[in-house]
Amino acid sequence: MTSTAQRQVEPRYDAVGIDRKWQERWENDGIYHVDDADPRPKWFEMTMYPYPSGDLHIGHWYAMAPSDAHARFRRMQGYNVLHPIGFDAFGLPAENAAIARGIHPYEWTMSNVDNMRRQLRSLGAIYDWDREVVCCLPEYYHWNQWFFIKLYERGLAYRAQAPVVWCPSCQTVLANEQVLNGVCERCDTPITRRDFEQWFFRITDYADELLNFDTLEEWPEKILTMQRNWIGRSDGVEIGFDISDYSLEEREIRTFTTRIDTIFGVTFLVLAPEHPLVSKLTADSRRADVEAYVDQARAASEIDRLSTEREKTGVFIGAYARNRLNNERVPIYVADYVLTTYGTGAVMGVPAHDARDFAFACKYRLPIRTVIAPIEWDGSEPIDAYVGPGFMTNSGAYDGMTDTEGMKAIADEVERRGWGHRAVTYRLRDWLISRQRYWGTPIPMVYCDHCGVQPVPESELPVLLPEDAEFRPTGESPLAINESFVNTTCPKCGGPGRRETDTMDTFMDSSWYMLRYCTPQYADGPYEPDIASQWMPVQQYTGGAEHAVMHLLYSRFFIKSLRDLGMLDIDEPFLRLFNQGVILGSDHEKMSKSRGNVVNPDDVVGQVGADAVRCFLMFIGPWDQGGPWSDEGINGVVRWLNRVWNLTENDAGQLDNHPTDATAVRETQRILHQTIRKCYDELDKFKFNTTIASLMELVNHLSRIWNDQSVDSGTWRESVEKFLLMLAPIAPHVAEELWERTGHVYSIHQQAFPAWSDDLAAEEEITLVVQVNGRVRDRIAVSAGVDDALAKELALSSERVQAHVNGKALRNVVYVPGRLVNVVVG
RNA sequence: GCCGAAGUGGCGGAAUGGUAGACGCGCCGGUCUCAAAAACCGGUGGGAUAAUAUCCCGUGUCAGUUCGAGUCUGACCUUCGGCACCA
Repeated sequence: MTSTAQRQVEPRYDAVGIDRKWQERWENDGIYHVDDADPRPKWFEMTMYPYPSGDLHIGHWYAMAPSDAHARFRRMQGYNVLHPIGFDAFGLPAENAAIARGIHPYEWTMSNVDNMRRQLRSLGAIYDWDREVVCCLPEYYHWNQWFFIKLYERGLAYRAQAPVVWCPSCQTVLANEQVLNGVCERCDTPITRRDFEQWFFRITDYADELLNFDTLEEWPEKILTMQRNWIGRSDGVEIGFDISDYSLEEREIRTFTTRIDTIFGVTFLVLAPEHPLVSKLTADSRRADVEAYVDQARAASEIDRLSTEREKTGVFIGAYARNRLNNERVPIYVADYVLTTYGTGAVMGVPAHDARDFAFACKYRLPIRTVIAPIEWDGSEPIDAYVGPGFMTNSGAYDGMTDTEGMKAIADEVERRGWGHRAVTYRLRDWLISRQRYWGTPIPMVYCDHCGVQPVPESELPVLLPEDAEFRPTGESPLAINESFVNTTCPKCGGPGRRETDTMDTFMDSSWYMLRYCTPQYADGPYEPDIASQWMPVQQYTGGAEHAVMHLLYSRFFIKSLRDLGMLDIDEPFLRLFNQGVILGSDHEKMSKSRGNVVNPDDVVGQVGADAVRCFLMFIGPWDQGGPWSDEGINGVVRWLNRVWNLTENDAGQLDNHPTDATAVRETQRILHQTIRKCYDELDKFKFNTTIASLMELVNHLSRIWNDQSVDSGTWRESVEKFLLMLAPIAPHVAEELWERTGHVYSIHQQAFPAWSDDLAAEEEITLVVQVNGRVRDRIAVSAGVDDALAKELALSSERVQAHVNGKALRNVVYVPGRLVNVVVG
C-alpha cells in the first residue's frame, strides 16, 4: 500500500481539481469525438480491451496510459485518430460470481463496467465514449451469431464428437491453450478428458496462411516465433506398413514421419491407445494385457500423460507389420507416448535416431539399428539417439547418400510405388468454440428430429440469452435446464426443435471487436462496410504478450475468413503490434493481494493527479520491459511537474529588464530543437522513458536560464510554448491548464506537435575527446567543422597527450569526425 | 530438455563500435527556518591520494575481433518468458 510517509512530494497545484475540470470540459466540448468523414489521414490505434473485473488495476494504467500518449502524439502529427475502448464482458468470472454470491452475471458485469468507465475516464485518455463496445450486449453478440452462421454455411464451422479437455473444478471444457502442464490455467486443478459433441472453427484450413507474416508491418519477432511454433508445421511423409496378413479391411498401418531417411532403422511400430487398429490386431493371447493398458492410459490424468519426465510405457499387441522397403517384419506395440490427435496416431519406431523411440527400445529390449552414420562414426553401439546429419548405412541401395539426399530419394520411391506420399501435419488443432456455460453468446443452432442441425434464420437473430437462469455448478450449461429457452420450432419444418445450449468461447468476441469500433451503433450488420474499410486494418495494436497465440491467432484467422466470405478486403487485422511489459510491485515481485504489494491507481491519482501517474509509468523504463512501481520514484515526476508549473508562472516580461546573452539564447534554441527532434523520434518508437528524460533536461535548462535571466522574453515564451506542446501527449491535464494560464487558445490538444530545424539543433562547438591507446587523456573544445588534419594536430599538441606519448613511436592516429582522436603509440 | 530475451552504481535505468553511468530515486553537504518538512544550490561507481591535480580498476564470467567493445563473435554462468512425448 502506498503511504504519505513514503510520498513526501505533493503537487503544488490542485491536481485532482484540474483533472476533473478538463475531463469535463473535453467531454462537454466533444474534442475527442472521432469523425469518420474527417479528410485527414487515418490512424487506428487500439489497446486490448479490458475484462470488466470490477476495478482498474495499475496494470491497466500501465497498458493504457502510454498507448493513449502514443495515440495523442499521432493526433498532434495531424492524423484523424481512432483510439477506442470497450469491455471484454462475457466470460467465466461473471458466472462464478453468480454461483458464489447469487448475483446475476448481467448485473455483476454491468456494474463493474460502470465502475471501470469512471476509472478509465480518470486516465484522461482520448477515448470517444460514443464508440464503446460492450460485447455481452445483444447489439454486439447478435453479430457473433450472424458470423457463426456465415462460417457454418461456408463449412468453416462444424460439429464433431471430440475428446475434450475437462476441468472438474470449473466444470467446463477447456481449450488446449487453457491447459498449462496438465492443470487448468485458471484454478490449477488437474484436468481430465471427456467426449462431447462440440462446435469447431476450421482454423487449420488457414494454417499455412497464418504462417505467412509478410503483410504485417512490425510485430515482435518473439510473437511470430510463438505463433510459428504453435502452428507447428511439419513436412514429412505418410507411409503405410503392410498388415495384409491379418485379412482386415485395413491393409496397412499409416504412419507419419519427418525422417523417412531413417526408415531402414525401423525396429517396431507404435499405435496410440485410442487407435482403431489396436483392438483389431491384438492377438488373443495378448488381449487381456493390451486392454488393461489401454484402459489405464485412458484413465491416466492428463498431467501424467503429458509429462516428458515420465518413463515410456507400452505393451506388445502380439502382431507384426511389414516394412515394405526391406521386407522386415516388425512388432507392433501400443504406447501412450504416441498421441492419437497428431499425425496418423501411429509412428514408426526408429530407436537409433529418435530419443523417444530410443528410450522405449531400451526399456523393452528392442533392437537399435544405426542407419545414419555420424561423420566420424567408429561403428560402436550408440549410447543415445543420434539425430544429427550423416551418411546412410544399413539402408540397401541408399547406403552412402547423405541423410538429405536419402530423404528425397526414399520419398520419391515411396510415392512411385504407391506406399505413401509426402504430407504436411500441423500441431495446430481446430478452434474448439463450444462452452458449456451461460454467460456467453448462444450458438444459434436448432436440432430437429427430422431436419437435423439447422441454423437460426438471420431474421430471428439475435438468439437472446434468457434472463432467468439457474446457476448450479453442474457440468451442463444453465441453458440446458431452461425449458423455455431450449424448446423452439425447427426453422425448416416448423416442427418441435431444441436449441443448442452451448455458448461461444469469448475469443469469438475479441476476434472482430476492432470492426465494431468502426461503426458501433450500426444495426444492419456487424459493421458498415465502407466506413470499416476506411479505418481497417488497425495500424497499431498494443497489449500484453500473454495473448501472443490465442487471441491474435484467432483474430488473424477470423479476418481471413471474413475476407474469403467477401466481407472485407484485408488480410490482417493488426499491422503493427507492440507488447508492453508487466508492472511489478515495489518489491520487484508480481503484484498480488497475498503479497500486499498491490498499487491502487485510484488512491495515487487522488493524491498526485492522473498526469503524475501517467508520467511515472512511462518513466520507469522501456515500456516493453515493464518494471517495478516505486512510491519514492513517483516523487521525481511530481517534483518535475511542480517545476514545470513554476516555470510557466514566471513573468516573461521581467527578462527584458536584463541584458540578453547571445550564447545563452543560441544554446536555448539548440537544446529546444534537439529536444523536439528527440521526442518526435522516441515517441514514435514508444520510448517514453527517454522522451521524458529529455523533456526533464529541457526543463533543467530553462530553470538555469531563468535564474541567470540570460535570454529575452521571446526566446523564453517560445521555449515554454513548445515545451508544453511536447508535454501534452504525456500529461494532458497539466499541459492544458498551463496552456490556458500562459494565455493560449483552447485546446492544446487541437494543436500540432512542434517541428524542429536541423540547423537550429546543430552544434557549433564540440568536445574533441583525445585518447592515447584507447584511453581518454584529454578533452579539447573545437569547432564542429574541424577537419582531419587540424583535429590530429590539436590532439598531438596537447600536453596531457604528450605526457602519455612520452617519446614513444607514433604508430597511428585515428580521427572519428566530430568525436575523437585516438593516438596509437608503442 | 528445446526455443527466445536479458544481466550496467545503493535503486529504476541512459548510451549510431568512439567521453560508461543521461534522466530520475535515494543518500551526503549547504541556503532558508527557532526547528523540521518542502523548496532551492552543490556533490554522489570503486580504489590510491592532502587534493574537485593525477593515476588505476569497473557494464555476469572467460576468451576473441578491433586503433578503440556495455555494444560485435564464441563458450560458460545466472535470471525471466514461451513450448514441452507433435513422430
